[in-house]
Amino acid sequence: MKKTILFYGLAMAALIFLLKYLEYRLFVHDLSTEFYVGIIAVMFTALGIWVGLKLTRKKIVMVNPAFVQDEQQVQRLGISRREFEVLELMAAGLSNQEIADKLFVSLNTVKTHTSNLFLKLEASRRTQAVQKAKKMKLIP
Amino acid sequence: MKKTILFYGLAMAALIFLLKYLEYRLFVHDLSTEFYVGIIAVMFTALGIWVGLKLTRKKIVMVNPAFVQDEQQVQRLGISRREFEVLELMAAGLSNQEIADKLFVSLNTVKTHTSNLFLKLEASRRTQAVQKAKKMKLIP
DNA sequence: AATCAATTCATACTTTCGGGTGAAGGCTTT
DNA sequence: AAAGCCTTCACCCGAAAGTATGAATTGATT
Repeated sequence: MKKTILFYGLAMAALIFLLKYLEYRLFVHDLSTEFYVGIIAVMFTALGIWVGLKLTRKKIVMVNPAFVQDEQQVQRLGISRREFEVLELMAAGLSNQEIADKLFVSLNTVKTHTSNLFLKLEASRRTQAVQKAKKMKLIP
Repeated sequence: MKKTILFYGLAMAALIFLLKYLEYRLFVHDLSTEFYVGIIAVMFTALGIWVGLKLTRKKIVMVNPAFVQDEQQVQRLGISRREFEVLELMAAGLSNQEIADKLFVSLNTVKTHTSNLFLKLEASRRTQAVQKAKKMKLIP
């Protein structure tokens, strides 16, 4: 930051020097006002661009890449709507009974869904199923 | 992009108009050259800054934030070295028996570790423990 | 040396999971 | 209407997971 200010100061000094020089030439050699103005405009535009870049150069923001569900994967694996709901709750750490309560279905129904999920995800444990589902971008 | 160019063009037109106006004032009211130059300099610096910002505005790079383990959390929860190993393997979807084989200890030992983990993570199931551990930045 | 935490293991018991099978009702497609 | 999928549910059984309690060993700390 200190360097930036120093550079800016030096650049300003150089510019003012240039301006004075041009001003001197203007009266001595009768350069046209348009030309003089043009030079100034170009110089200060360049200066502005430089400052603008300085201001935003290092703003590489760390952004969590938004999760995008791979819909195609879900379809490819033939995972149904209900099965997916169960998968989500499973990933949230709920037990089959809790899932059953949350979805207003019986424990047996949830078991059926989980069994089907394990087949489709080629898993044999819920932890594994969740881990695979995350790797496949099915869930965040 | 087209909009940017259009805006730039319009801004330029407005500036030239302003310049001509100022030029007119210069000769009519005898404004000092320094003042005139100053106005131009400020305007074009502003223009340059604006252009510079435009050029770099959208460089928000999507970077996967590297995982940094929250060592303090691990200590705060009083999770021991061995328990942490078990936690990692658990998160990888391994069963207690598989963890036992991998660490060359008995199944009962793994059960002890998992039980302690559940207490420390305030979980009652391995899926829940894994989910919480991830949220707490204990594991990736 | 005594203490403490960590690690290891055991036994016993309860709960949850997962696998297998079957089946009924609803909805869509052919 | 028949076939096919989804959803729902049931029952059984064995395996895995989780709970509780106790205990031996080791390494570090005091």
